[in-house]
Amino acid sequence: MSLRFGILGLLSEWEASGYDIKKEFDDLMSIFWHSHLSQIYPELNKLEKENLISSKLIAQEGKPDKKIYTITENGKEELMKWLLAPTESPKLKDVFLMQTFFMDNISVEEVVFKLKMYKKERTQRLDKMKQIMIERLKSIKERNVMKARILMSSVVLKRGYEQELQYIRWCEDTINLVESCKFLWEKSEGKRSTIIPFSDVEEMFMNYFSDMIEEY
Amino acid sequence: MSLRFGILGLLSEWEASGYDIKKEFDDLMSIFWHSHLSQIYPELNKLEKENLISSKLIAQEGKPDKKIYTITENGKEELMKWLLAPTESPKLKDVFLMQTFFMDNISVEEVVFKLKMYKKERTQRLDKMKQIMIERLKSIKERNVMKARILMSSVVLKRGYEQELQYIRWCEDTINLVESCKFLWEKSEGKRSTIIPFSDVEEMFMNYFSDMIEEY
DNA sequence: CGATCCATGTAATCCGTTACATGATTAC
DNA sequence: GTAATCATGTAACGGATTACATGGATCG
Repeated sequence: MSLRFGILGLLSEWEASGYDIKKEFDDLMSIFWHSHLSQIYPELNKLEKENLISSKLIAQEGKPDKKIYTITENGKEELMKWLLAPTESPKLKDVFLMQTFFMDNISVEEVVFKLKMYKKERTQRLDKMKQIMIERLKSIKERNVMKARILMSSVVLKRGYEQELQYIRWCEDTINLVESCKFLWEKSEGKRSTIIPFSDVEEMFMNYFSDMIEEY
Repeated sequence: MSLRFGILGLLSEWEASGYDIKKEFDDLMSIFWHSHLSQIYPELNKLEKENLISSKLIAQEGKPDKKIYTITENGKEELMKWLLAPTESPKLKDVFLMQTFFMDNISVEEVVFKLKMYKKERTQRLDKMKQIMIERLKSIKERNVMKARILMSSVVLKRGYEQELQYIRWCEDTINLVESCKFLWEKSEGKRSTIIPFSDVEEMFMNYFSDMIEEY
């Protein structure tokens, strides 16, 4: 239900083809959404039937023809209605966190390895975003222009950046905690994992969670 | 493709019914996944057909009968294979960030209102997680036990908490930035929004993004 | 000469959500 | 008496992913 508004939002600024829209989704917008061409094209056709966008066919030399879409007044109204509607409470899906939750089932070495790998993955995303931001800033400064759309896309970029940075820090902290709690993965009685008194790990445990439970 | 592993992961620790599993998904696990009973029940049947779990029917007094599922050796292997497999790069979906991206289409007052509302929403989630953590800690201390599963579920809880906290802080920072850049939403020439020289907002802009572009 | 880019789509499948269906017990 | 809890499902629909299909231009 959100893809259509992603498309309408984009077309509220520029006119574009399905192919162009896909590129935007793969670029900056990948921070909050993603979609395949095979979903974008049918959605564009639906939006046109509903009179929220209109199209014109452009012939090109040396390249296939393209269909350029423009938002209609109806479309702008729909977009604004959606922007003003209360946002549904977010339902997160994070496969890595799910894996982490169940990592008592693999060895400590493997846990640490997985955390390091994932940290790497996230670091690459961070670097990419930093790069995008630096280029944006350069271009903004050179052209010396600022407007609401640029501001809002930049604050979204910042949120994406922060998210990556914090995930990386969490990976680091968690690697440290897991390594200092290694012995929890030792198997006693053949198959079952160790259960030890909390007091043995209390200090490092409380240290890891200190900012979460300050006053407690 | 992840729901089945969420179920297998749960059953690697306790045996449970579909109804029990749903409750776990609604509780702590809601940080990284969610699912409906109408999806859980068919998935359980599929998993049983594939010999990854087995069931026994338990008759109860005053309550409907229930089917208790247990993980099989096959199931444990599948779970471990999944835990060790490289994690697919995360594809985020965040409707609120999408809305934010396009908020040049509504008035500043409405932008600030939306940000405040969303901050409230996230604050409620934060409080809930804090509560869960405090109760966990109390129970861990009282029973004086620690094991790998408890550790890993706690680190996941911390990630969830941090995520909420940081989102809230971003909302606050963004409200301030938007309010100090109000004039960008003023319409000039009837319909188009204002374009102003970047130098007019450079200081507050750079301040908001300072941690993202330190050395630049 | 193979890969990637440009450009638009259809079909099959899978995953997820909402609605429908049933029915006893318990708490307010 | 009305809502919530316990307990298990099916059916319909909608959204998202993967596979299939086409074909010229350009780059290495």
